[in-house]
Amino acid sequence: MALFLSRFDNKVDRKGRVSVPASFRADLTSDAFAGVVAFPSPGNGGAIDGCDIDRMKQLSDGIDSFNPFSNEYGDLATAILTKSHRLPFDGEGRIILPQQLLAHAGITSMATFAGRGATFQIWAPEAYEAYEAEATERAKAQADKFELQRRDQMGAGE
Amino acid sequence: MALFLSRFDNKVDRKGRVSVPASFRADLTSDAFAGVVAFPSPGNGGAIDGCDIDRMKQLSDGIDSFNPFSNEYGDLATAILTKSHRLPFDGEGRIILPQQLLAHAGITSMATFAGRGATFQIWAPEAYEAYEAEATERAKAQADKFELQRRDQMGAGE
DNA sequence: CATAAAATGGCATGATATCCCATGAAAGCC
DNA sequence: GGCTTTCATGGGATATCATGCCATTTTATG
Repeated sequence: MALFLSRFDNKVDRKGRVSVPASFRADLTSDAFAGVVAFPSPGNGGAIDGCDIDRMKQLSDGIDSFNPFSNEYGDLATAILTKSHRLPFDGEGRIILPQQLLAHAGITSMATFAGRGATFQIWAPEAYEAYEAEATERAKAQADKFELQRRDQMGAGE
Repeated sequence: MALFLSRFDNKVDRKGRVSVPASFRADLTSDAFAGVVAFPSPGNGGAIDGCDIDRMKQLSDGIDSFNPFSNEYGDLATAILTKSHRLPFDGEGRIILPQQLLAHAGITSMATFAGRGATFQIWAPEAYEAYEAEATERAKAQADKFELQRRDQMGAGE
């Protein structure tokens, strides 16, 4: 399973091409497909969600971590599949962000890649800054939840 | 499972490189990745948290058990995963601390590694001294309380 | 069918990270 | 107590990566 970490701000050239962070590429390359699967994030308005093809397959199979039998999520999964784009790497590890996604995220000259473990997001840098501030506030307010999570992990690891 | 012990003060050279204590390295080396995963400590302001890749994977899996499009997932991912860095060893067991982490911890010429069992922290030495003094105070207070409780228990029992 | 526009692939470049070897100090060993 | 090994540290050589530029192919358009 992929583990996307860290943040990278890369330039979008005139043709809409962006270098995918080198450390992401290994996890995005498989026999099935070498590239990114991207779609407008259902959770965060201005973000693009990105993942590898295997995760998208899981979503399609309905065996993702959220409840596959719920009709609500079934609709969501279907909508995601319809809005998803396959973005293959060129020889230098770049992808082309389609106009539709660029517009959705308000990306012009720079793109922020934010690692999120099994997935990552792509943002306009300013939008990400704003989101980060917001999310950090919420995370602080809910530190108790975070602690619980950590304890679960520590328990599981021992 | 890793067991990081003791304290080490190592030099940060002109290129931002630091030797990871030799006794830490075995626990930080696996098939998946040989190096440190580091992120700003959510608890202690000026510290950097360090761990091995397996622990980070567990944390990521834990976060992934939330709905990927929920605030819980997003907030935790933003607070930890996006702020984490993979820092691979060079041939001599050194890592490069990114500018962002150096700034967060206020590290300039020296870095203090503090073993904490399954994880460790990296501090600016002065900051660590201050933290340790404070923590010692708290520990004393806890020990006193513990003593009192013990006496109560013994008193009640007799 | 011809021409312009756009997509795609390939190559060049500068910055940065990685590799490799050297040195000295400390620790362990015989 | 002298010898050997491990480790932290330094510097220069090399490779990788993001990115710009150009060539070639493909797709629209008149």
